[in-house]
Amino acid sequence: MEAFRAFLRDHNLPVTAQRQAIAEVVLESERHLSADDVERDLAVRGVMVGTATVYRTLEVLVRSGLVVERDFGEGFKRYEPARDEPQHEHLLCTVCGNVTEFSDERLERMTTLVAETHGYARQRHRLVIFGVCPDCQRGVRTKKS
Amino acid sequence: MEAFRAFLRDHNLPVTAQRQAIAEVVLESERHLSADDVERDLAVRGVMVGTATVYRTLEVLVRSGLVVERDFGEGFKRYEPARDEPQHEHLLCTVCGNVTEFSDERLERMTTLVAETHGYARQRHRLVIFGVCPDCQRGVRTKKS
DNA sequence: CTCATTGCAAAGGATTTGCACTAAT
DNA sequence: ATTAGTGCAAATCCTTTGCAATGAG
Repeated sequence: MEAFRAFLRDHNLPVTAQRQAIAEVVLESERHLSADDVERDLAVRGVMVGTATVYRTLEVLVRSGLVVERDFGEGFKRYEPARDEPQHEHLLCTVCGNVTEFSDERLERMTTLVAETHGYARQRHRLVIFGVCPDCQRGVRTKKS
Repeated sequence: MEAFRAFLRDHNLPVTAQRQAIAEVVLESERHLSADDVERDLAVRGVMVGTATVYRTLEVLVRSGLVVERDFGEGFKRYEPARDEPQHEHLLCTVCGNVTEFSDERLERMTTLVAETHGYARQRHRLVIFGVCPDCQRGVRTKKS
């Protein structure tokens, strides 16, 4: 939050109410939000921000390094605050769409090795495990978040 | 190819020229084609098929189990013939978009274990390693495929 | 003949862009 | 004052759908 204001100032970018509201929503969220989730969350808080502004600000947040963009192949992107953990993977519930994180250092090594083997200069990797979360297995949650 | 015709007959689906042409392109390809690639490849062969038909036929091919749908987070889906190899991962060149396959049985076990640890009923996983392929490192290929 | 497929164009969902207007510095 | 940000609507990209015309069985 404060870090974002600092980033904006350092880059001579105007610190607007919209930008701060969007940053607040994303940075304080525990979840992996879609652009639409962000806009809706803002609306709930009584703050109306244009869709274009949401997208544009998410882009700035990503550039600032404070937020990470994810694509789980759902047809839209999700955003999560960049926490300290350098690298982590995701478990995606195919029923309710909830996301759980985990990390495994072996993956880092394994993927680097595989890339080298094929002559690739590795940049990054993405692992998503699809399954049904505990709640949905009990038939609790039915749909969406 | 013949297997696809058999699938269509078994399911009382008309064996049309378009379906056969599309199946031929995808099943004989060594690459991971987008719907657009398929349509373009057909055009090159002098066969004009409507976009909707391409998508609809790809869906049938996927249902038949002869083709697998992939999403590498590029904003569109790719299709590859389902070869014998039960499970394999992908290396995607971020410069030219080319895809290289590899497999590692450890991943299967690792992901199942991780899912269990978090109470998830594992269904499948997806791993993509992004990097720069050998050709692009040498500055050969410049863009797209 | 009968019903599914085809093609085109319109519709859709997510995201981007052009542009007049407003606000930050 | 300047310059960048904002909102709205139009535009894009990939994919899907409605519907009349067409073709397979």
